[in-house]
Parts: sequence; C-alpha cells; structure tokens
Amino acid sequence: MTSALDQVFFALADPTRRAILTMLLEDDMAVTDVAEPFDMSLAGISKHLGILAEAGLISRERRGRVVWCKLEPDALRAATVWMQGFGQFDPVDLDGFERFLATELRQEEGSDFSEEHR
Amino acid sequence: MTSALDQVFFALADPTRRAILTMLLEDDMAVTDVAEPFDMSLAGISKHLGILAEAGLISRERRGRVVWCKLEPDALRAATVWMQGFGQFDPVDLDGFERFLATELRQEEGSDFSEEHR
DNA sequence: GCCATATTCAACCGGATGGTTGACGATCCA
DNA sequence: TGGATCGTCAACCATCCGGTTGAATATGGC
Repeated sequence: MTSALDQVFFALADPTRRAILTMLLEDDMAVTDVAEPFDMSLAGISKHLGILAEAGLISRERRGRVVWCKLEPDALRAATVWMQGFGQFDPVDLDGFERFLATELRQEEGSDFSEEHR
Repeated sequence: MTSALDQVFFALADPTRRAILTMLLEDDMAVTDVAEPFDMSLAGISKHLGILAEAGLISRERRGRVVWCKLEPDALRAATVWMQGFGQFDPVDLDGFERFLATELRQEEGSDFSEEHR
C-alpha cells in the first residue's frame, strides 16, 4: 500500500516532473505542448504526466483529441502540512519562491529543458 | 547532477525514512534505537540513514561506539519554499500536523512500524 | 471513408532501489 | 588481551524506474 504522501513526494523527486508542474503554474496545457521543451519522447512525457496525475498533482481532461493538463495544487497540502511539522518556515514568501525557481531552472535547463535531467 | 531538491523529495518519498524523521523529531537517537521499531536489518536502516544524511535531513555524529542521529530540519526549507509557490497554505498549523501525523502513523504501523512498508 | 493529428499502450532495456546476509572495523569493559 | 556491542561495507538479488520504439486508439477535417 503506497500512501498519498509516498506518491506526492515520489512525484516531486524528479526534475522533469517538477518542471512540468512549474509550467502548468502558468496555464493549462495540452500534452504535446507540455512535451515540447523537453528532449524526450512524447510517450516519456505521457508517463510522467501519468505519475503526476496518479499523485493527484494534475488532472487531465480530454477535449476533442487534445488532452488538457491542469495543475491541482491542493494535492500538495498534505505534504506541506507534514513538512511544516518539522519547523517554522516563512509563510508564503513569493519573492523567495521566484528567486528559488530561477536558480532551479538555471540548474536544470541547458538553453531550454533539453539536456541532462539525470 | 542530482539537485538538492531531488535528494530531499526522494528521501521523503519512503515511508520508513519519513517515520525515522518523525522519531527524531522527539529527540536525537542512536542508530540501534532508530532501528528497533522496524522489522528490518540494521544494515537496511543504516542505508536509509545514509540517504537521509546525504539529503542533509539528518546529521550523524559518532560518540564512543554509538552514532547519534540528529534531525536537521533546515534541509526542508528549500523544498517548502518550492512547494509554497503552488498555493497559499495555512501557515504553520501544528494541530493539523498532529492530526495528520496520527493518521499517517496509523496507516504505516502495524502495532509498531514492523509490517508492510512497501 | 480516409488521412493526419494527439495521445496512450505494450514490450523492452539498462541502471537504480530496497532489502538481505556475512565479514569487517571501532570501541568499551572486564 | 579478549569478548561483546555498535555500526558500516560489500556483494548479491528481485523489483521498480525512466527512458526508448512501434503499434494501437481516438478524434477532427476534407
């Protein structure tokens, strides 16, 4: 039996999947568009999306022949609560987040997301 | 190159490792005592501790023949900040944490931590 | 109906994970 | 010195992960 926490943390442990979540923060996206920046087969991305969906972090809705992916940030709540038990952290420091995202992206990108995710 | 975020989330994705962190919330512990509640070899636990230490979530200090494990909650900061970018969550709700911990432990324990972690 | 587009499924592969056991290195104590 | 305790290391094993390719399944447009 894998708990919800297992699935969420596991999903977050992969840089490609975190990058996808970050992209979805901007707006809902079609699978093909999600895949575009990555140097990976569409099937590969589809698997990652499956894992994110399984963890509840995104939802997928087919509209026509396009499957739209939508961020479901509520799935992070349990994990956040769990982590908060380990210390008082600055509540919602969005500037800090921006800075952090910037460095993470710089780390994980080549020119785009295309190289060395492992 | 595995980023710090990779390592932290990966470390948190395992219920045994989360249980260890929860135990260390109470107090520093010797490796043998950490291992005691689990139905797993000492070497197995030692590996988990290695992963937690690698992620910076705990530190280990040998004093005499005993190795003491200490929680290092600061390692969670980056991960927390990252997650906070995805939504406003209740700032530091310790009651919620207690409730959550309770259910998690109920889920993961048999009578103690001894059965079915996978 | 037919072809192109969008996405997933299935099989496969190398490498990583989570666990084991057994030997080894340290340290304490009598 | 010798024995017991504490912990890690090394080798091994089954399973899982992240990726691939190629076929299969919708759906839309002409």
